[in-house]
This record gives sequence, structure tokens and C-alpha cells, in this order.
Amino acid sequence: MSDSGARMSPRFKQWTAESHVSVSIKGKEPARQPSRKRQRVPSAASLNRRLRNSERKRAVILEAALATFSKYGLHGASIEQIALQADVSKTNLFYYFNNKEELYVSVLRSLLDLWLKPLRSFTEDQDPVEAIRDYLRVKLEFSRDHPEESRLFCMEVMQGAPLILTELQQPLHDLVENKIAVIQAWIDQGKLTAIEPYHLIFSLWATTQHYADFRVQVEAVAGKTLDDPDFFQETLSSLETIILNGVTPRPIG
Amino acid sequence: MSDSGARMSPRFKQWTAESHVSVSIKGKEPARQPSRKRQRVPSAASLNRRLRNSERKRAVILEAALATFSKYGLHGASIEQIALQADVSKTNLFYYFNNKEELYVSVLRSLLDLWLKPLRSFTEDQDPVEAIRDYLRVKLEFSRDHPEESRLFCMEVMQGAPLILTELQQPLHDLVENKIAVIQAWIDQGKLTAIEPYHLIFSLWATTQHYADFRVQVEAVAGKTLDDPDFFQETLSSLETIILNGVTPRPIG
DNA sequence: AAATTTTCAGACCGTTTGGTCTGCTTTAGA
DNA sequence: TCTAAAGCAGACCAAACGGTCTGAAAATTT
Repeated sequence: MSDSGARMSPRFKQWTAESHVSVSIKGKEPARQPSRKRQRVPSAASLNRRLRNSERKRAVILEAALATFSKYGLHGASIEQIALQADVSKTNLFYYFNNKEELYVSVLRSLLDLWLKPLRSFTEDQDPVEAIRDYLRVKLEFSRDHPEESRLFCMEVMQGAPLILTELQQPLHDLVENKIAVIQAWIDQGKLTAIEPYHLIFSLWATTQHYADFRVQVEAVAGKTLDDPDFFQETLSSLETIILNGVTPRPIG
Repeated sequence: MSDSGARMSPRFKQWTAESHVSVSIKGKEPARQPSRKRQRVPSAASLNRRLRNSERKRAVILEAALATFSKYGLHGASIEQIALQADVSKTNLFYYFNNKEELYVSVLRSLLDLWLKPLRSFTEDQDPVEAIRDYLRVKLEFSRDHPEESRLFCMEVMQGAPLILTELQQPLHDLVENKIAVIQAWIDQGKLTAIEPYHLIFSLWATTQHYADFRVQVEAVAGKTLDDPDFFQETLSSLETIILNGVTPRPIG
């Protein structure tokens, strides 16, 4: 067992270190600080160029990883497959990500915000009907434009999100709690039928997600793709009809 | 490369061969027919005993496989894990199932009917409100009582059902087509709001399935389990409210 | 141009894992 | 009781795979 750890350029890493809380997963980073005397200070320009290149390559790898993981799952996808798809060597991939799990988690993490975004837009001062309409549209767009992301997240959460639990748990919990309060306020104001708010959230979530996760099945049954604007609109309208009329209090009762 | 193939008792297999169309996945079955002269004909009694034992063991293995596959996926689960959980040796497992994929497909196949069952109950002569209520209840019960089955199927279908496509496609297609007709009839009779029937099917499907697939998340958010009868009822009522009132035409319009 | 650091590829390694081979034990028909 | 098949376990194998080591080409600094 050598103490060298990953061989990734230790100095450079200081500069590229992303804003995420921790880059290293279990502290196996090289840690070997460059001796301070006679230090090289790269020019800002070259540094930027490097950083851009590096980031670009990371992005390419992440993209390939997303595609492959979402298709075959964490265990079903092999590093070589991903490297091949990203058009880099396996070694090169390991140069940017210390191990498979880190790569996987990186993909997930890079998606988290995007994934939670639609729900964030709910605010109490909105008209609930409009808010729900917006949510359905945005989420359905997400299902259309990012089915891989949807599926990957779905698979992970289905298994109890073993790898990003710590990072997902808190924000998700807070967000849901917040939105439950918003919905409850709407209900209290008589703007929505009285139901348990989280069931509404689940329903919104589930129905829209369905069109990404079961895309092939939907396409097989309906004979159309979400990419078809007409079908997209039809889907959206249907969901609005089903859900909105359900939670909208009727004038008559 | 030997031509012996799997070593599973060739004669016995003839008797145990299940009613499913094909047992062999890619014709690598031993096929070596026992010579007909001096044939042993086991008594019906002993045969039955054997068959029962055999079936029981198969069932035990299938159950363990279901649990493990649903937790870790096809690739994430190892045969040894499954064997361990079923309390049989790996060799013994391979005695009953020729390979991992066959085991996996067997699990899936044994679930197919159960899985499609709730939707089958839709018939045109029913009252749609009652039919949908029933569906929601039965499917939610399934989510409560068989979350593993739900998840396994979900994962498989999400990936395009690569392994059971041929077996799933046709029955699913027929079933959905049939139910679309039923729903359309209801709509034509003015018993339901006019929507594209398959969107209703998807919504029913998605919302109920959600409580199985995202069980941990649901429990985290709601703080309760479907096993809690109160929560089950609450969930059911909420879904009824959301969906039924959406598809039920209003007296006033 | 020299020196140093970053980037990257090919060969290699240890482990895991699906699957097999050999042969022993049990069951049950004759 | 003898024999043949069914049932089963331990050792074993080959391939796949995650990951490392060596070292060399680019890039950058001095």
C-alpha cells in the first residue's frame, strides 16, 4: 500500500477545487503539498486555459457517465464503457475521478439542483392553479429534455439513495417541508381542496416523472414522443385536467 | 467447449417443465433424450413428492432472488448473495436455474400476472368511479404488500425492459389497448371528463406505483408507513380526491 | 532551452463473479 | 439389495472489472 494515493496533480487541484464542500470522498487525497520555496506561480491566463480545458474534459466525462449510468445503473455500467463513450482512456478518466463511486456521485450531485428546481418555484403568494400549472409544465419539460437525469435519480432514490443520502436528505426534506407549508396555506385560504399536502406533491411528482422514467413504455402505448409538441401539449393538458380539477374546490361543492 | 450444457437432470426436466412457453433461453439445454428402452417410469406419488420439493426449492430461490434483485438490481446482485439468502449453495442454485439471466427473467415472469392484475379488473359495464376507486385500492395494496416486486418491475421497465420485452410487450399492449377502449366508452357515455384515456391510465399507474418505488422517501416525508392502516386510508382518499374529481364530469361544467 | 509540472496511455494486477467439473450422497424404481 | 438418476457441495476456472504503476508526451514556467 503506497502513500501516494491518486496521482492527480496536487498543486493544480488547489486551484480547480470546486465550490462543493468536499472533493475527496474519504480523505485519500495525495495531500503532498508542494514545497513552498521556489514556487511556480502560473500566469492567470494559462491557468484559466488549463482550468477551462480541465473542466471541459470533466464535463465530457460526466456526460458520458450520466448516459451510461442511467442506462445500466451503477453496477451495470463499466468504467471502460464510460471512458469509451467519453472518448478518453480509462487511465485518463481515473485521472479526473478517483474511483467509480466518486464519478457516480459527481454525476448525481451535478444534477441535484436541476432536479429540485421545479418544486422550488412554489411560493405562497402565487395563485395555486398557476403554480401547479407551472410546475407541471416545467417538470414535464424536464422529463422531455432530461430523461436520463430523471431515470438516474429515480433509480438511486428507489434504492434508498445509499450514496447521496447525506447530501439529498436535508435539502429535500427542507424543500418538501417548505412546500407543504405553502400548500397548507393555500388550503387554509380556501384556494385548494383540503387534502394532505404531501400527497399532492407526490402526485405531481409521480405523474410528471412517469413520462421520463417510462418513456419507452409511454411511447409504445401512445405511439408518440414528448418531443412531439402536440403530444407534449396534450400530455400537459391531460395532467392539468386530472390533477387541477381534483384539487381545485368546486364552486358548487 | 463441451456439448454437455447444464447438468440438470434431463429426464426430470421434462416432467417439471412449466407451462411457460419456453424454458430455455437460447437453446443451450442438454436436449440429450434418455434412451427409450428400459425406461424407468416413476410412480405418480413419488413424482409428485419430488415435484413438490423441487417447486418449493425453486420458490425459495425465486423469493431470495426477488429480494436481492430488487435491492441491488440485476448487475448489483450477485448469485452468491442470492444463494446465501436462499440458504442453498451456489451450485445448487445453478442446478435449478441455468444462469443468472434466466433466474432474473424467471422472477420477472412469475410477477407479470400479479403486476398486470389490477388493471385487468376494468370493465365497461362497471361504474367508472367505482372501477377507478377499486383500481387505486388494489394497486395501492400491491404497493404496500409487494414493494419489492414493484421496484423490480419499475427498474426493468425503466431500462426499456430489455430482458422481458418480448414477453411483456404483447400482453401489456393488448391490455392497455383494451382498457383505453373501456375508458373511451365511459367518456362517450358522458361518465368521464373527456381526456386521452392513456393519460388517465398513466396517472393511475404512476401515483400508486410511487408509494412502492419511493417508499423510503415517502416514509421520510410523511413520517408514516403504508402499513399503518390510517396512513393507507389517508393516501387512498387523497388519491381518490385528486384523480377522481379530476376525471368526473361536474354537474355544472 | 532547460526544468518542472500536468496530462495521458499501455501494460499490468488483484479481486470479484458468473459459471463449470468432479464426485459424493440421497432417493427411488426393479 | 442393486442400480440409475436426482440432488448437491467444494474446488476450480476464465473473463471482466476496478484500479495502479511506469513512463513518456505536452504544456508551462524560468
